[in-house]
Amino acid sequence: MRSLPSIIHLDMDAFFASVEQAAKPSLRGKPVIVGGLGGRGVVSTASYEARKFGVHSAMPMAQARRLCPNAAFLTGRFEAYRRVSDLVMGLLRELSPLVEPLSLDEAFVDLAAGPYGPALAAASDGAALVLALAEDLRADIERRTGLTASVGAAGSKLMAKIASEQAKPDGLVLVPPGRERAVLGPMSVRALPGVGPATEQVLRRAGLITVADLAEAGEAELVQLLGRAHGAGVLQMALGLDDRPVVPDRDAKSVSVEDTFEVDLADRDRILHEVDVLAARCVGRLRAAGRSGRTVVLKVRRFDFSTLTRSETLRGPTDDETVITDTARRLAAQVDVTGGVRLLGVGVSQLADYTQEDLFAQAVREAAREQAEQREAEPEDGSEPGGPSPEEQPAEAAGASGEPGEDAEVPAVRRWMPGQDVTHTEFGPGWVQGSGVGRVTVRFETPWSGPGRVRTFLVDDPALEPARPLPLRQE
DNA sequence: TCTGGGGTCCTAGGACCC
DNA sequence: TCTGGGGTCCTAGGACCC
Repeated sequence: MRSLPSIIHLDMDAFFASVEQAAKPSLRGKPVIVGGLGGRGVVSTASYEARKFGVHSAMPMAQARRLCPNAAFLTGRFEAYRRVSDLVMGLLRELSPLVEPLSLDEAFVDLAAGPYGPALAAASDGAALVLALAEDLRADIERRTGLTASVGAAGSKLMAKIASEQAKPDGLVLVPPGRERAVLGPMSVRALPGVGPATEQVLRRAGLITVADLAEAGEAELVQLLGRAHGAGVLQMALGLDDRPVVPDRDAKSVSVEDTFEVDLADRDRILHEVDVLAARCVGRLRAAGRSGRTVVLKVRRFDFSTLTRSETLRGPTDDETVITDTARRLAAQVDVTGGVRLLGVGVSQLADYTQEDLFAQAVREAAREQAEQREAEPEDGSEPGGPSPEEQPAEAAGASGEPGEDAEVPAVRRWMPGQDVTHTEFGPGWVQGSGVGRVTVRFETPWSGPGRVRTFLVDDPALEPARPLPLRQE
């Protein structure tokens, strides 16, 4: 906690939906819902126009369609969101090297550590300077992206985050240091980060409804109700106490991929095949990040939504596809899948920092070489061979077995997803509005055009191609 | 046509070790 | 021949966040 409100929390308003409205002029001012479009999809982000109908994040898409049938339902375009995010994070880094992103659309910034730090320390009215910087930032973001952001400023991360929530949408709220408990007191316990539905219920049963109730409860009571770490943490927050620093560049601790299937999987071979596919994707992401991992985790969600995980820790970290795939398959073989599986996931944790050379595979080779040397050089006694013994290894780590026979080249029917970027040789850039019965409907417009016209094509029209997202502002 | 995907942190029990 | 104690690692599950 500090005496100056020099920590800010920035949160883009309805981020994914707002990017879509900025990119697609015909959707501005209209309800837009971004998320999974399949039968089992959920809402990722709803525009404020859609929220008026009761649509919100994490709601099943089917329910959103019932509540707001006239909305535009779009698949996520993460490349576009990442671009905008990079631009916004770049603006934040002009204010301080201490920028801690929490997601594509959220970050903390420690202004005291940046170029305005000295002016802030010297100012007679520091809060006024923070407000001015934050308003400039919001204006910059709007000018460069066309999107609005909300900002909270305070003397701690906790209060900055709570302030930005209060500022939404398109606002700025500053909590003066010293006012923390007064601001928090009347709020629901749910306002505190880390207090979700389960914790709220536990607290409610104990008669604790507001943050002020928590502040008056003893640490003993909260620890009793919530456990050591959580109980103590919740009390500190309720008292407005928080001195966590803003930490940039946090390394990921795990990498995982998962898929929910349109129809539950019942066939063992099919399940193992999907595990292979997921493991390959997981390894791809692991390698792209220049990491390797030691613990392989398989996740299974069954037909009844019960979820279980099985994990195995290897003797050393690896990024070898064969090792990770075989481990995931072994784990999959242990789980009961009668009744069907709706989701499978493969993840890797206990990450290490190397990339090209697989130290694990290397260790296997070294152990083999040492043993060979020992056999040659008449050993004095039969003790410790230094490295892990080969028969203990989960799999042959070195040498790719080479994927045999990928599916033959069947000219697949192209899948056009609503929201997807496309370009047409004659009509130029546009986006897929919908498709069905062999046709695809495209609206031809760009972020800097007016609302565009709609045209319909055959799904396999060679003049139509998928495209990269366009920037929101013309260079 | 209920309930995504990618993460983080915490807890608790058993194994193992000194 | 009543069952120690503490630390660390592994595994599984759960709450929570965006």
